[in-house]
Amino acid sequence: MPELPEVETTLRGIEPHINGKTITATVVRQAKLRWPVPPDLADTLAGGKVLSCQRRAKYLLIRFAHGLLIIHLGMSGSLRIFTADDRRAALPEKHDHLDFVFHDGTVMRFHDPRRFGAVLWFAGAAEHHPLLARLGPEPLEAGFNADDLYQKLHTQKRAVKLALMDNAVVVGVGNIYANESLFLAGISPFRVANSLSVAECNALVAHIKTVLQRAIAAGGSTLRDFVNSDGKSGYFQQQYAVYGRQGEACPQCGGLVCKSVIGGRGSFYCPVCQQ
DNA sequence: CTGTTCTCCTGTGGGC
DNA sequence: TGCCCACAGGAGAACA
Repeated sequence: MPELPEVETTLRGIEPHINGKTITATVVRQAKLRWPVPPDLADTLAGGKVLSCQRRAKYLLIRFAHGLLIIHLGMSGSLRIFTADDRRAALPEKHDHLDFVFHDGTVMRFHDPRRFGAVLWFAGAAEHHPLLARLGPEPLEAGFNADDLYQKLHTQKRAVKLALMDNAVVVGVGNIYANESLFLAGISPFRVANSLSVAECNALVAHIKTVLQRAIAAGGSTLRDFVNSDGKSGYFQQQYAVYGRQGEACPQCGGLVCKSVIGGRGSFYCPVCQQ
């Protein structure tokens, strides 16, 4: 499932192929996504030139002079690029819900089997969009630090894992990286958020940053897969310490990795190493 | 305001 | 080998 590193890799994969180009057609085969694709999206985008491509949380933001194209990959979404000379550009397959066609024949294709993703248009500044307005700091930027995290957590009674997955606390930390960073920091996912010390927040912040950065670096090797590829673009195999490894040996102490459910989500941890 | 539950959807995997 | 069904999961919405 696309976590923040996959979204960042997707951004880097598509940006060089669409930036500065003009959209000549938008084909919507399936408008029923997380929210309906705007019925007039094709008209809205026609003739529009891509001014920039950015990422905010797990949202991809493609800026035009007259508004913003917002793309979310949900949990099974992906984007791929086809060059004009690739005949597959004209041969969409199952779950290929949208095509963005550019003046040079480049096609950016949105594929999403589970349709938890979204493609939206907003004629305004990103910071005013309801989905983007209340997002917390980016995990890889300086605004996300031990003091910031401690300030937010020390008033909260919920489990620290739930707090980490809350976009108001920090964006882009999904179930996988919440589990992994808590393991690396030696903190139990059950700990009440307000029980964390500044030092523990510091460790947690550091591990969140390094684990995300490492995954983004791993994604860099898959960038070529965005163009004319057969496989799923932007997805890459990651080695996880505890995620999905219940019953296996803890990489630190050799004990058994446990699984519980917190807030309805699978939580993986080592009961010895994480206190 | 806080905490919990529901919802969208389909591929996957376990059980038999 | 095939069938059936529970399950996973991001994150907003609805509800208590």
